[in-house]
Amino acid sequence: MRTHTCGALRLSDIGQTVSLCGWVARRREHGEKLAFVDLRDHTGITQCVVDNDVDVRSEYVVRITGVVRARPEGTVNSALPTGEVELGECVVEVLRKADPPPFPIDARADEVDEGIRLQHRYLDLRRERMQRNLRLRARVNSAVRAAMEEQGFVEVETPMLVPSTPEGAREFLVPSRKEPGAFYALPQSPQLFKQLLMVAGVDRYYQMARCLRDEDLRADRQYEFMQMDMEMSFVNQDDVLAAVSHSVLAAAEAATGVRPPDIERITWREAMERFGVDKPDLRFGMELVELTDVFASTEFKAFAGAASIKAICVPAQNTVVDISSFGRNQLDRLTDRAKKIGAKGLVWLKVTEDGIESPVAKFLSESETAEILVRTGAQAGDLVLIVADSWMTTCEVLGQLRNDMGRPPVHEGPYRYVWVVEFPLFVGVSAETGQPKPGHHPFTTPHPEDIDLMETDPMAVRSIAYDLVLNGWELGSGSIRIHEPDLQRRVFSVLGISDEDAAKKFGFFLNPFNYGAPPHGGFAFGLDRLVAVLAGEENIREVIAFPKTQSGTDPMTNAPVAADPRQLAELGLRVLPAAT
RNA sequence: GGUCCCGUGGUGAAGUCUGGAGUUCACGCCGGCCUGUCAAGCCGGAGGUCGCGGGUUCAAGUCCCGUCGGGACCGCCA
Repeated sequence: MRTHTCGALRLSDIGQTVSLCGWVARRREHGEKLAFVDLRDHTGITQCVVDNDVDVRSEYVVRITGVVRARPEGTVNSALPTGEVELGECVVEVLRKADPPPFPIDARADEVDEGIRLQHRYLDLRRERMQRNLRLRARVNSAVRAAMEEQGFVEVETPMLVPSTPEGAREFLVPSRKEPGAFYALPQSPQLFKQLLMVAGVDRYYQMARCLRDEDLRADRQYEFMQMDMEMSFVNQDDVLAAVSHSVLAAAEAATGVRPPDIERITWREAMERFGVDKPDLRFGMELVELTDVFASTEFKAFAGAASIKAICVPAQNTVVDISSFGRNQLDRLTDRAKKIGAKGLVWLKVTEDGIESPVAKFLSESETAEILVRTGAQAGDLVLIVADSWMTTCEVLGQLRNDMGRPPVHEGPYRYVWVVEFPLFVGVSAETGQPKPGHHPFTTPHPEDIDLMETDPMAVRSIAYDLVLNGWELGSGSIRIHEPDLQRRVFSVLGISDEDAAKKFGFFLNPFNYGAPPHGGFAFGLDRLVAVLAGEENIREVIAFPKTQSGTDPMTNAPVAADPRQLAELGLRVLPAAT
């Protein structure tokens, strides 16, 4: 039907008779004998000069046949790649009339209520921004696949109907028709299957895997999302990181045209010390500054005896917040924020030309104040925020404030990838059992140097678990798995899981290991998040063709909908009346 | 489960604090004019359950309570 796309024509095509197909983006009428019709498809826009009276309106689908000609002098549109030419002597065929769209099919729809965009997603996706995102995503997918294949990974598909597993995220359940009362679960990840593929000798597995988790939605979380899931045998951590890095960097290059440098690596401990979070955004400074020793023998009661005292310096030159406008009100609000995050309080110091201004200034000795300024490097106009608490709380509170005060928008600044390694094996304590909880999952290998601490000081044990972080977004995580039963038993023991419990909960998964499990490890990263950052989008919904709203509905299809009673009967289900 | 923000012709906003006739602006839509525009221009017109329900009041878009929808976040996401 068409000889060219709407973004294709250039001066070199002048004289050709061509046919274009697309949607009417805009029509500028100058009386019956002259109208400019901007024809749009996913490649761009071409101006067509129509000199007969044809009724074409916004979003009509048309085929226009005409002759490519140079635009008259002074009428070139430098904003369009096709702006030096136009289509003349146009014959217009209306392929399909269209109602006026509920919102403009251009950049103005960025301002339209997202519910309305989702209700008419097929129109929203017609827009240049969304087409760009869809196509960027496709390039990333393709590059990731190619990079994995190139490294000898074999794509294996795993089932969507799986048994429910005891640990982890809440699952979506699917009732069994043949066995009323029994349910499948939709996979929150292919974790078990990919490890069994290692037992099966697949050696290097990958999959673009759809994962489903029935947890509350966020800007970076949907019920269903895609992971590049991989697992490999006879490897150590370096092998896994290298394989994933290769894939992620190839994806980044495909998306942006620039191959990022090798991905740097920091330990979890260092990430917490310097940035106060386990997913640090390396695009900006404001790192946490150690002050504990400065106050070793302080008179200031709030600092005396604190396990950890740290500070961040918010520079006056700061694109995110304007410190100079900070009055008492904003500073009080910062303190409230710190308390909400878990600090007992927050000490602030405004640095001025002739010293400092702070409610606690009179409690600090001259040498203490001087040392604060030296260590933080604070200059006049800067704001210093200090927290004194347990090491963890101090880091976390300042890390959050650092992000609040300094984190640039996602589309700004360079891409800063970082591997965070040596995550703690255990994190926190289970409210039910009083035992430590697994940091990653219960099959993660403890760090060899720390294995002997497992029974005596479990919370100090590091693991061979790692996260990949990009500009403060957690892209994914992985670990070297335990393949050896004695070690697995020791970890279970710390978790408070007896041999009997383990057999009951994980038997179907662990018994196969007895037939010969190779040492193995793997990783999975979220495609949606990677694509969102590469696309400069704050929200993964912008890179998903048909996403759900925060409450888990789809305004276009109205999903979820009540089930037909006959369907329920067939499944042996009855819906309880809503509790009142 | 919780905190906060938003809901006003098809779209985006102002009006809400401080109650007084559905008032205003821009885009879109319909009609007319218009031969070089390009998010064309000019003239005219249509289009509303101010999310929904209840309350206070002589009077509610505006105040109060509830509810629904959208968004950001906490919890949750091994």
